Amino acid sequence: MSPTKEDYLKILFELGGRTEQVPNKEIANRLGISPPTVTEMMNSLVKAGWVVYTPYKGSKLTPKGTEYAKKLIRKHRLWEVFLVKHLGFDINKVHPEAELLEHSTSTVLADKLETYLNFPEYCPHGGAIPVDSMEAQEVKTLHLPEVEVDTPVKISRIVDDEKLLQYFRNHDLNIGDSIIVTSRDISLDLMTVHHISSKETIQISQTIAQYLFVEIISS
Amino acid sequence: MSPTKEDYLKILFELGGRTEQVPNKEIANRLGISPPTVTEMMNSLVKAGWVVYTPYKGSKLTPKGTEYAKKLIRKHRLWEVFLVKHLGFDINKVHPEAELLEHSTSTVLADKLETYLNFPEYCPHGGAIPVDSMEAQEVKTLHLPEVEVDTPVKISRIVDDEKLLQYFRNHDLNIGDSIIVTSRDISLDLMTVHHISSKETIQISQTIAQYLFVEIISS
DNA sequence: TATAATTATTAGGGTATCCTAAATTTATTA
DNA sequence: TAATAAATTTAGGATACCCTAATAATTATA
Ligand SMILES: [Mn+2]
Ligand SMILES: [Mn+2]
Ligand SMILES: [Mn+2]
Ligand SMILES: [Mn+2]
Repeated sequence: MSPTKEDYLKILFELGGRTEQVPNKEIANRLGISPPTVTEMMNSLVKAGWVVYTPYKGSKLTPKGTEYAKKLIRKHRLWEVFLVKHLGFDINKVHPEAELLEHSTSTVLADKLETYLNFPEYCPHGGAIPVDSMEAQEVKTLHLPEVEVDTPVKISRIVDDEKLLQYFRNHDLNIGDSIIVTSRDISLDLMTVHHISSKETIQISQTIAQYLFVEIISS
Repeated sequence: MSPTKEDYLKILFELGGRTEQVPNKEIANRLGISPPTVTEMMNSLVKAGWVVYTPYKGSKLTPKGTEYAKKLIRKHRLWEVFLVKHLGFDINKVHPEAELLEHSTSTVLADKLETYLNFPEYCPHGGAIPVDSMEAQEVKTLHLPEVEVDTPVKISRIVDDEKLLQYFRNHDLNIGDSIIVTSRDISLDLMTVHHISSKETIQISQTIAQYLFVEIISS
């Protein structure tokens, strides 16, 4: 498998290709390539048994493709943990590094790295690290805009993109923080959040808040 | 730069391309590809300023090509140190892993890794790790067959190839060991070595012994 | 339901890597 | 030095990935 094909499988997984048909356009957008290239690649991935593709509709991962994608995500996130916890990388900077390393990582290496890191369950952005032969079990999380007003929640995951991470950091919203949504204005795409420990009041875009996952604090 | 081109530069460096013209055949052999492919690639590397190529004679690295190759060797060897010292890999198994990782390593990552490893000077096979803006300073070593009989020497480096490493390990010759060449039979391509600490007498091929580097023990 | 907008596929190319077979050049050696 | 052997290059192809322009299918909208 080439790094290129591996990235296609991973993106497909991230866009919900385990259960739903992912349209070519989304893949093209995410990878920054042209739609015809996606069509071509899908045919190639179908031939190798990684995906099921319905022309004009989109593609889904086969069980084999799903397994492969999970292994890649595991490698990616293990490297992120290493880069942040051992090498001192900034959380916002590890993604592109892991995006490359994941393709140069044998199973043996991933296993040893996992042991070395003491079997971490989450990457620095809060994404669950899939465990071999087990379903990737993300903790039951909600997208921030789905949370009821006045319900205390804890930020458990931020979609791993440098710009998004910077946006949330600029608004003092980091993984582990406890917050409460105090109000929401759908027409203005704005929501107001109360940061519990700092007592700050923060206003963020509701559209962007989709990329913030939270879990309800059971207290 | 693609991983493919990077490997060409590195091989060129390893085959002495800093100072001498390396024939295409040697590169083809080492990379396991056909000679026409090498010719083609050399033209491409010349166009980009990495090598100087004389048709029918061979190629040399330009200063720019030499610098690039050294950076790759640095990354390769830093990873080997990490794999052996932190992840517990067998010395014989790290080369192929590092051969991939080296191409997915940014300068920032290499620098942080180097710091984390506490600025190691040698890889697990005894190869010197080039320090930025400094000549890679291999300790003054000799190939084992060049050593005078009855001179105590210490094994400082083994050319990094799984089969060679296995061969030397099978003969109980490891990095750091002190040995004495007791006799040499050129016609039979055989040399006899006395292993100081184990007191064993070892017989090895002189041709293969070329890949073993030793330094004279100044005692 | 016709028309427009969106999405996807086809057609036709381009570059990077690799290959085999044939022709050429260089090195060896009788 | 002439013939032979070895190394290299040229010719002609193949596959993987990507692209733009044109065409076709699907979806949204009036
Ligand atoms: Mn990431
Ligand atoms: Mn990637
Ligand atoms: Mn190595
Ligand atoms: Mn390599």
